[in-house]
Amino acid sequence: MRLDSPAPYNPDDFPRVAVTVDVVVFTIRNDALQVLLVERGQEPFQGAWALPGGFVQPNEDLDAAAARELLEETNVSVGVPYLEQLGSYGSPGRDPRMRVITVAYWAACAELEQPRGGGDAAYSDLVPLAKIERGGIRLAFDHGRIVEDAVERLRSKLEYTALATKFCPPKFTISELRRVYETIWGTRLDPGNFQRKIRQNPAFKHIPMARSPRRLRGGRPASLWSASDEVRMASAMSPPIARRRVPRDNDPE
Amino acid sequence: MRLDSPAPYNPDDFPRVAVTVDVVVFTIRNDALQVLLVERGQEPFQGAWALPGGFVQPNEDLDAAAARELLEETNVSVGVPYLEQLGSYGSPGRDPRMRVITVAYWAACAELEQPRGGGDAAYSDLVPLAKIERGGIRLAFDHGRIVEDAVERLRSKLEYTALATKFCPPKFTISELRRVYETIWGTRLDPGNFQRKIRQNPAFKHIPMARSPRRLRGGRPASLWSASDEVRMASAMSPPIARRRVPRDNDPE
DNA sequence: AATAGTTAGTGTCATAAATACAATAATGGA
DNA sequence: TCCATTATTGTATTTATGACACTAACTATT
Repeated sequence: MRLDSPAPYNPDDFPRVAVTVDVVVFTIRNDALQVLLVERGQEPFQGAWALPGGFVQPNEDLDAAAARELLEETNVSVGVPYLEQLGSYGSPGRDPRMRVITVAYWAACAELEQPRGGGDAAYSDLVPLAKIERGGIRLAFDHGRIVEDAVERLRSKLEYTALATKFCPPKFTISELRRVYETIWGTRLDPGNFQRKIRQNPAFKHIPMARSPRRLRGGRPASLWSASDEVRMASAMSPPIARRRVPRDNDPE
Repeated sequence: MRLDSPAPYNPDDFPRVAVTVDVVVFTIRNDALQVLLVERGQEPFQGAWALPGGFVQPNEDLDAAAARELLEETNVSVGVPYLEQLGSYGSPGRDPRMRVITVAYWAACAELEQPRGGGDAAYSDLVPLAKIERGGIRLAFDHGRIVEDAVERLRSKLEYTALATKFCPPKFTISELRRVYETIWGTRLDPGNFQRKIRQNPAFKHIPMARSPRRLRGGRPASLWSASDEVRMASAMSPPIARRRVPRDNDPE
């Protein structure tokens, strides 16, 4: 059956399909990349973790549905999250109940309040990505695959966009930004070279005089930076930041 | 309504949605990037051009549906086309008849037979992308936007993958490959430097002794190359090929 | 043939970037 | 005060790029 066969005004002519959106919400907490998950209250996959998501409403844009799910689930406190469509997943058997095609999104948030049990009697929590990658988490449906794909997209998008700033407060130090890269890539970057790359990139704006109040164990106070608005929308960063392990320090930890 | 609300076994509980796939099929013909379009036989958008596509069948994977549409429409003669999901488009008003969410794909094909009028009384043809970008083509639904997005993805994917080989026959000369880049980017690349980049990339394999039979106006015969299988699947090319206009030659044509 | 024209492929040099890492600056804490 | 720690700047080495001259191998023309 095709779009250009006789005018299809009767919805019953079409294969019965449900369309949902699911969102992979990333944030950094305790120096680890974390994903927001909800615990399923009933079958199928009762007790398993799943991505927050739900049906696309009749007059709702896909992006709007994803933004709604993100908002419902997070109570974002700092900054405007970055939200991007990842792709659609629709294997016939992915939901045992019926044909469900999901449009997956992913989001990058600066800081999330500790999730509370959601309104749906569903318990939601931040889970370290490392735990998921280690296989320590049972994910419902094909959500494991979706998370994998989202992480890969996030990691590569760090290279050529200023997306990393989305994990930082509006004003941040260059070291804080570097730690975002290090956390998400699992690498160590040379502080001096990273500093230079950021400073020479016109997308980042130095805030004169300002010094960061966040100092852990002493050290010279860092100056504060902000990203221009275009950059916060994940515009291109050129040249990209190379994503590779620094050999000098073989992560002896 | 949410996935984890009371068990949704009754399909009538859900918003009524139709899901289609549409495919942006790219090929190069007459030294121009072309897109395969079909002419719509009835309202809405009767007489306008549209992307080939159709409904996802009840037990069909999304990728399979896209591959089916591609095959139905093209009769590919040379090589295995590259097919990738682009994203989903689902604005409530995009189809005036009902809520239709489409999962868009794009494909890169080496050589296409001249399309004939399809089985659906729909006439299909290759249309130069330049004509579309110039606004010389009226595209149905939001297909103009989808083509735009697909072209952008194609252009940037040329930079960091060996996707360009998908527009070439299995054995190709380096110049043929270069002309793919030049055609799709609308730039001119330095033949010497391009040659070196390809030669130093282990993804490309020199076919010893072989000489290209395709020689236009004389000139030293070129040796033939092939891309390793992994590369034909669009694996990473590092370092990427820089995408910029060569200033030396201001395209005086 | 000799020659002109064309495309393939190599060599070279100047410039720009990235990398490793040394050195200096500015703080907190013992 | 001295030491540990983090921020920032400096620098030498390596690597990649871009421009372009040059050689190689062919076709077509005279």
